[in-house]
Amino acid sequence: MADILSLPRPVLHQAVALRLRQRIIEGQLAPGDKLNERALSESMQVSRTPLREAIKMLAAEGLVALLPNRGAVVAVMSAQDVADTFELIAALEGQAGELAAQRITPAALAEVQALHYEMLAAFTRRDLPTYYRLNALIHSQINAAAGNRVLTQTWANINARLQALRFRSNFDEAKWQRAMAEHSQMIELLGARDADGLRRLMATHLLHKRDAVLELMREGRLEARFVGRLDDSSPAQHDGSAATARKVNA
Amino acid sequence: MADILSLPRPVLHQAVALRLRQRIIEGQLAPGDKLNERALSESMQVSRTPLREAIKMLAAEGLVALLPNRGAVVAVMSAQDVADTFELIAALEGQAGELAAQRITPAALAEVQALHYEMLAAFTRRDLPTYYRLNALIHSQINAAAGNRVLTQTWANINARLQALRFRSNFDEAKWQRAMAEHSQMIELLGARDADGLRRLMATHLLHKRDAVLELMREGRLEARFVGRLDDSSPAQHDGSAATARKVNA
DNA sequence: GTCGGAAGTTTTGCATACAAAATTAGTTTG
DNA sequence: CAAACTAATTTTGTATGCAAAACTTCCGAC
Repeated sequence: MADILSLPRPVLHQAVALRLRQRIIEGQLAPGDKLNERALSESMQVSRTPLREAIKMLAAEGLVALLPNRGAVVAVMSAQDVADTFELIAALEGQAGELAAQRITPAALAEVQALHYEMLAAFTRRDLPTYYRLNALIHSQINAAAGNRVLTQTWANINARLQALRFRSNFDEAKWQRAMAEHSQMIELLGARDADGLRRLMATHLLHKRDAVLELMREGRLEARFVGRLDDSSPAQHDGSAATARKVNA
Repeated sequence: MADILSLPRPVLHQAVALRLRQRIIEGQLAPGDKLNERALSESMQVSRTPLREAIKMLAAEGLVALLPNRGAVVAVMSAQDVADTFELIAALEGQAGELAAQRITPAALAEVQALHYEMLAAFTRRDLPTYYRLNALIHSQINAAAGNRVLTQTWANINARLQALRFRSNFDEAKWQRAMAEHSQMIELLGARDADGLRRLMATHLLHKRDAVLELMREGRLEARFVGRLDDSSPAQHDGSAATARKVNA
């Protein structure tokens, strides 16, 4: 009963995991960065024990990779990893779209539509930060409207792996227009409760995003380094240039 | 180069995580069981530190739930959780089926077909354990044939949450026959490389499994206790009967 | 000058120690 | 006898200590 205001001990390892997760998603800790335990624990004012527990959780989430006897680094995704991850998210959002079209409440639908118009405004102003924020919000709300908490949780988890990437990615005008058009169609299908149509559209929408990001990666306009896979045993070959882990003092 | 036989330190926390994961999947640690750190660390001959790190990983995987200041318990899934999880797996396997139909190599296809005939044999003998083993193998190989490691990894992760359940579930004859028929159709569509058809079939196949399991749960023929969600903040109401955490001495 | 190797340093991984919280037991009181 | 308060015990959460592995640095040999 005394649950109100009774969180003086937010359990250190959870708080640390949260902060680390945010730092990774926001790009303060970039892919390939080494997670030095002593430095991080000092900067966060905690001992290494809860820090290490937090790192293990992030590793299970796929955000960091554990190198046996060599600590942890922020996960680095190869082009293949990025492609695979977008392919998976396309499936997840497709499913979310199908379910949302069937299950969304009128109120939630109205809210998504409102956000869509806000996004149209941001697009018209070519206000990229606002556009991104609203884009993420809309996708998130559609996922929530699917009414499947396991799906939502999984989607958020996988999505986090890409957020560090997308944070810096910039569409060219043509791709941006197409994305915006797809969004308009999404809202239409959602309003019409066309489950199958929305599934298909959301999947292709995500695959288009995949192509856009991969193109940016190929052009080197994303700071993605090409090293081993998340959970692969082999460290994999890297191109020998920018792949070495950078030190970070945070 | 000296990688051969150079694994005398398999990193304790990973080994512990592996063992715990197996115990949970195999049902030796049942949903709701409390994970007593001292007891487990003694039975596994390790200190509490790597054990706790392993538990944190399993928590991130959704196999155990962390109760602040009260340790960890094997995750307990409500009927809603089970339904949601199957719905998600249906989407994942649907996607895997679509991709596998496009990408599977002739050799892998032949192997899956061979396994299918073995499964038919087991079905004809009503040899349930063998049937289950082959069923899992076939689904696993189709997932692998999709050629998307992130999808495969995610599928395996989510699937693990249900394995403890399915381990004990028993189809009635009619449902078993339908499942077998669906499998035959799967192999056909896979051989015909009908991507869209296989996607649809695998999704419905999984949804049928969902219904079967939910029915068993309702009949109480599965030892599923109805407590809170995996990662929910609220402990949720339980029916007050068998929901209390059992002690476990490993 | 480069390659190789040995000593020193840093860093990780695990075990132990200690404090706070929760659980249990025991006792008292109504 | 039940409820409730309190003391004892257990259990979790965090910090610290120590050994092994990895990384650096420096020196010498070729």
